Amino acid sequence: MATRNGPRTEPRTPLSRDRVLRAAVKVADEGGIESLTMRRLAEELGAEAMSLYYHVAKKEDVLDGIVGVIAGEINEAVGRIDVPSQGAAWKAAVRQRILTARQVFLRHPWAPRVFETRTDVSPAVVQYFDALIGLMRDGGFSNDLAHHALHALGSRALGFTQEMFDPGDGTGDESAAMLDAMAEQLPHLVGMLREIAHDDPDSTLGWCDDQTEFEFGLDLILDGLDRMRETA
Amino acid sequence: MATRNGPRTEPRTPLSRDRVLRAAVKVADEGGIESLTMRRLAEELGAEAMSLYYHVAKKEDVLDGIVGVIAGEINEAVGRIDVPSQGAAWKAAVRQRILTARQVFLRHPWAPRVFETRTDVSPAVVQYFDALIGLMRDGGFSNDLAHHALHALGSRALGFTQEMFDPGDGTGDESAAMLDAMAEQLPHLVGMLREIAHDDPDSTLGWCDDQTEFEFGLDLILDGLDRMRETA
DNA sequence: GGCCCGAACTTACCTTGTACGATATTGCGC
DNA sequence: GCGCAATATCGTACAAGGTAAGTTCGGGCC
Repeated sequence: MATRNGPRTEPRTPLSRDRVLRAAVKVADEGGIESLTMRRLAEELGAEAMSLYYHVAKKEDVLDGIVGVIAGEINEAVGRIDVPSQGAAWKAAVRQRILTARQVFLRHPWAPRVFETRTDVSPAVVQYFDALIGLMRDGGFSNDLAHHALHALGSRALGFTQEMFDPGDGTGDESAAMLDAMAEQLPHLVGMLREIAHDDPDSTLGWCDDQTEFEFGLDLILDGLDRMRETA
Repeated sequence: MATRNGPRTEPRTPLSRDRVLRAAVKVADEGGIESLTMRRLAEELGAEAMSLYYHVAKKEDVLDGIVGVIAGEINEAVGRIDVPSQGAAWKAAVRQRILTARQVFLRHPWAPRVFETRTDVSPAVVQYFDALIGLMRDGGFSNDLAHHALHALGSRALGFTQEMFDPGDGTGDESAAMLDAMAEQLPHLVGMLREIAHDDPDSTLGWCDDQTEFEFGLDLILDGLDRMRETA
C-alpha cells in the first residue's frame, strides 16, 4: 500500500537523537523558534512526527537537547582559545571567552530565549561554567567571590543579555514627531534619546543588545570584580 | 434554555479590559503562567472564552496587558518613595527604587518570563525608566552615561535577573555523593560548591536569584557607574 | 521458515487559540 | 414604558500542535 516514501526506495539515513536535535537547530535557525513544531521537525528529517518520539521523550526534551547542542558549539569555540589567565590576566581571558561564546548566540538569535526557559542545566553548560570558574581562580578569586561573580554576570556569562528597554530603533522617520508628543510625559527619556542620536543601528541580538552595550556592561562588571580581587 | 448562569440571576459585573487583565494576573499568581488560557481566564470571570475577545484583541494582548498591570503596581510602589537623589545620593535612590520594584516581582514569580517575551514596551514600563533616568541625571550622569547604564542594568533595572546557573539547591541529601562523582569532570565547580556550603536556601525568584546575590550584582554595577560619574 | 524486536508509521484524541455569526443586554430618545 | 441601535456575550466550530496507543516493516537469530 505504498506509504508516503515507498517501501523500496533508497534506505534513508536512520534517525537518532543527535540527528533530531541538529535538525531542530536548523529549523529554528531558518524559521525562528516558534516555527519549531514536531511536525515541522519531522518534515525536515523526512519522517513522521511520531517517529521522533522514539528518540526524544517529548518536546521539552528537544528544547533541552538544543541547549546542549548550542552549548557544545560554544565549548568547541572557546576550547580553541589559549591565552594566559594567571593573576591580572584573568580579566582578558574571561572577557575573550565570553565574547567568543557570544558569537555563537549571534548565529542563533533565538537561542537566548530557549536557554532562559530551561529549568535544568545541561552538562555542556555546566562544563562551560566550570572552565569560567577556573579562569577566575587563576586570577586569585576566592570560591566565594567566584560564586558571586557568576550570579552577577548572570546570562552575560554565556554571552547574551535580555534588554528590557528598546528605544524602538529610533531611526528618524516619524519618531521625531512622536518624541515631541511624549516630551512632557517622559522628559528625561526623551531628552536622553534626543541626545544620543542612536548612531549605531547595527548588530542587534534580541532587543537592542548591540555589541558596544554588551561590552560596556561586561567591562563594568569585570572591572568591579577585578577591584574586589585585588583588595581581598 | 437556561444558560450556565441563568438569564435572570444576579446581574454579574460586566467585563472590561481592566477586569480581564487583573483576572489574568490572578490566574497566573495562582496557577503559574502556563495555566493562563483563555478558557481558564473566562472561567475565572464567570464568562465564556470568546467573550474576552470583545475586550482584548488576542492572547498576546492579554500578556501585554499583564505587563502593564505589573508595571503599574511597580510604579505605584516606587511612587511612594521620597528620598533625595541629588549628587552622590543618586545611588541610594536608584538602589531603593530597584529593590522596591523587585518586591513586586517577588509577589509574581512568573512575571519575569512574561516581561522578557514582550517585544513592544508598555507605557508604564517606559514611565518607570523615565523616572530612573531622572534619578541618574540628578546624580550628574550625562545622557550618554545614563543610556549605557540602562543597558548595563538590563532587566536588573526592573528588579529581576535571569540566572543561567542553578547549583541545584545543593541541600545535603544525595548531592554530596553526586559532587564526588563529578569532581574530576568539573573540578572548579565542585570545589566552589563544596566550599560555599550554600548557606542561604531561602527567597528565590526564578532560578537561584536570591536577594543577596541580586544586591551584590546590583551594587557592583552601581558602584562602577558611580565611579564613572565622578571621573566624568 | 518462524520469531523477536527495534524503528518508523498511522490514527486519533485532547488542548488551546480564535473566526464567525447568533443572541442577549443596555442605553436612550420618544 | 417602548422600540431600536449600539454594546456585550455566547455557541459552534475549526485549525494547529503535542502526544498516546496500536500497527507495520525489516533484519538478525534459532
